[in-house]
Amino acid sequence: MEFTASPKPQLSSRANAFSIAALMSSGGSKEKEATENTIKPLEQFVEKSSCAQPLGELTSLDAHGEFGGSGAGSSSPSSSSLCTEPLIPTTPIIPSEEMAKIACSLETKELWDKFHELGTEMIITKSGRRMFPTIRVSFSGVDSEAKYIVLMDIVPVDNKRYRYAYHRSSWLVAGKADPPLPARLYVHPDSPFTGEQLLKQMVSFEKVKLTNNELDQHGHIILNSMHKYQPRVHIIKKKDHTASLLNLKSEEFRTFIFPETVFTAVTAYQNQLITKLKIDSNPFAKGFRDSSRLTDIER
Amino acid sequence: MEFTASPKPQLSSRANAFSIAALMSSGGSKEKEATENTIKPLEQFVEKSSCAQPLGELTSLDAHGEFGGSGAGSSSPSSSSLCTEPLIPTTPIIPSEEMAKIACSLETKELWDKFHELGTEMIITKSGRRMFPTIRVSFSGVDSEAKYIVLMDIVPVDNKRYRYAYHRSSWLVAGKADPPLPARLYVHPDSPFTGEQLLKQMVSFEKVKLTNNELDQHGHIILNSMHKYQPRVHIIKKKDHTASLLNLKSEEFRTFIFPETVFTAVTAYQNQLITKLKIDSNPFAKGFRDSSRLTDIER
DNA sequence: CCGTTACCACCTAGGTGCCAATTT
DNA sequence: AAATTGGCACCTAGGTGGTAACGG
Repeated sequence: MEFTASPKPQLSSRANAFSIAALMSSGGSKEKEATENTIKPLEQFVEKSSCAQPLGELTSLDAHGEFGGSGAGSSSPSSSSLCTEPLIPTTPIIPSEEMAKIACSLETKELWDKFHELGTEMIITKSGRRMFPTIRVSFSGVDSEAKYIVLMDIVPVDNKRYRYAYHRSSWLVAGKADPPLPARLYVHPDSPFTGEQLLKQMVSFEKVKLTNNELDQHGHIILNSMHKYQPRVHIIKKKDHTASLLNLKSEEFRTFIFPETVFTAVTAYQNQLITKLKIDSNPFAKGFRDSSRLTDIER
Repeated sequence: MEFTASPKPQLSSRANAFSIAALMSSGGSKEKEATENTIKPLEQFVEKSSCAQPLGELTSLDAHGEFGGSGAGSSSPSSSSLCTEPLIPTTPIIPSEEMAKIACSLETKELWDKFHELGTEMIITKSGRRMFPTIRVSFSGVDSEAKYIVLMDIVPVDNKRYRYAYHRSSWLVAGKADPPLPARLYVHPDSPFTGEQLLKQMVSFEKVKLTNNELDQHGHIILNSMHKYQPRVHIIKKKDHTASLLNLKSEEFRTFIFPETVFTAVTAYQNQLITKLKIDSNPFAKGFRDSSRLTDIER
C-alpha cells in the first residue's frame, strides 16, 4: 500500500559531472556529459602561473601551516585567495578587466586553518563521502546583472604517493603517484547564479562528495587514496546573448585557490588528532565526542 | 567548538515565491519578489475556458469520483490533463502550434484517485506542510533543445467555505469564502529545465509546502482552511535570445489541471478514512500504522 | 462548540567514525 | 603489514498524525 516508486526516474540535481567542453557548449545546464579528461598535477599549472607569491611551495610535503592562509595571524573570519589561475592553462592569464575585479574569500577559514595545522585528511569511500570542513566562499566584484557559473574541482598537488608513519606521527613519501583519474568538475547545483545572488549570499559546496571508485556513476569527484590534493573554486561569466558553442574566452574564467584547504585523501584517518578535530567540529560526529564516550568508560 | 553558523546567509533554493511579473522579467531566476497578487476562484477562469469538457463541474461540492480522472477505469499509471487554460485569463487561449503539442500527465494518478474518492484533505500549518500525495508530472511534446520553466499554483475551486459533519461523514457548505489570500507561484526549484530533461525525467513537486499563515516569509503557498482548492501545473517556454522584459506572449504558457487533485485545506483531518489512507500510504507516517499501534493496545 | 496550535513519539533519510573482516 | 570495505551505533534534519491545551 505504501507509495514509493514511480515509473519514471525523478529529476534531481545529481548529475554534476562535467567536462570542460560540455560546460562550454551547454552553458551550465545540469546535463551529464560522459566526456572526461584526466587532470595533471598542480605543479604544471604553477609553472605557468604569474602569481606574485610562487605556488611552488604548495608542492612541498610539509602541511604544518606556512600556508595558514593569507590572513595568518589575523582574526578575520574569511581568507582571500592567494592567487588565481586559468582552468585551462593556455597562455599567461590576462583576465578581462571586468573579471579581474572579482574577489573570492573562504568563509570557513578559521576551521580550515585548524585542520591545516595538523595536516588535513579527507575520507574517500566507494559510495562517496562529503568533505569536512566544507568549502564555502563568497564573492565580491561581480556584476549584479550578469549570470555566473560557480564550480569546483580538486587537483593533485604533486606526483607523489604518501604513507603515514604512526610511530612518528608524520607523513612520508611512499613513491610516485598512481595513474591519474578522470577529472571531474563539480558545478554548484544552484548555478547559474545572478551576480546579485553572489553578492548577497555565500556559496557552499557542502554536497560535493569524494570517492575512490574510478567507475563512479554519480558525478562524485574521484581521487587516489594517500595522495595530496588542492581544491579549486572557479567562476565563469555566462554569456547568454549568443549561441554559446565554445566561444568562451579564457578571460571569462577566474580560478581561486585557498592553500589552507589542501588535504590528503585517505580511506581511514591516519592522524588521530585529525580524527579528534573532526569529531569535535562536525555535528554529524557528535556521537563520538568525549562526553558521550566517557559514559562508555563509566559503564 | 562545533562549527555551525557563518557570517553570511547560505544560498539555497528556498525562495520560491514569485509574482507573475517577476517571473517574466527575471526569466526564472531564484530571486524572491515581494510583489503578490490575489487570485480569484477557478470559476472565473472556467467561464472563459474553451475546453471541450466544461470545468464548471469542478465547482460542485461532490468529491466522490465523477472526476476520477480522464482515464477512469483504465489501468494506466498516469492521467492526461483534462484541459488547459492560461495563467492569466486574457483572451481565449490559442497556444502557439509549438506549445499546443505539449502534453502533461499525472504520474501519481492511482494514489490521487484513492484519495479523491474519499475527498482529499491537505493539512496546512503555520510553518508549512508538504502535500501528500505529491504532484508528479511528466511532459511530452517539448522541444528538447528549448528551456522551460515549470511551476505550480493552487487556486480556489469556488467561493464557499466548508465544514465537515462528523455524524454524516460528509462535507457541507458553511458560507461564503473568506477573503482571498496573496497568490503565490511555486517555481520548481530545478527550473529552468531543458526539454531533454523533461522528456527523460518526471517533475516532482514534493517540496512545495502549504500554510495558513498569511504573513509567511518562506514562499509557501498560502491557503484558507476549510476551502476547496485545485492545484495547477504550468509550463513556460523560456526565451533567452533577447532581453526578456515582459515580452512573454500568452501563447508561450500552457496550464494543466488534474481534477483528481482537488482537495480541501484543513488544520486537522476531518474524515477518518483520509487519515487512515494517509497513514497507510505516506512513508513518514509509518509510525501510526495498525501493526505498530496494536502493540499499544496490547500493553 | 468548532477550529487551531504546540509539542510529542515515531518515522524516513542520510552523514559520522568505529571496528572487525577482508583484500592487496 | 598496510590499505580497504561493509556493517554498525549514534547522530542531524526534518516529515508524520496524535493529543491536550488553547481560543474565537
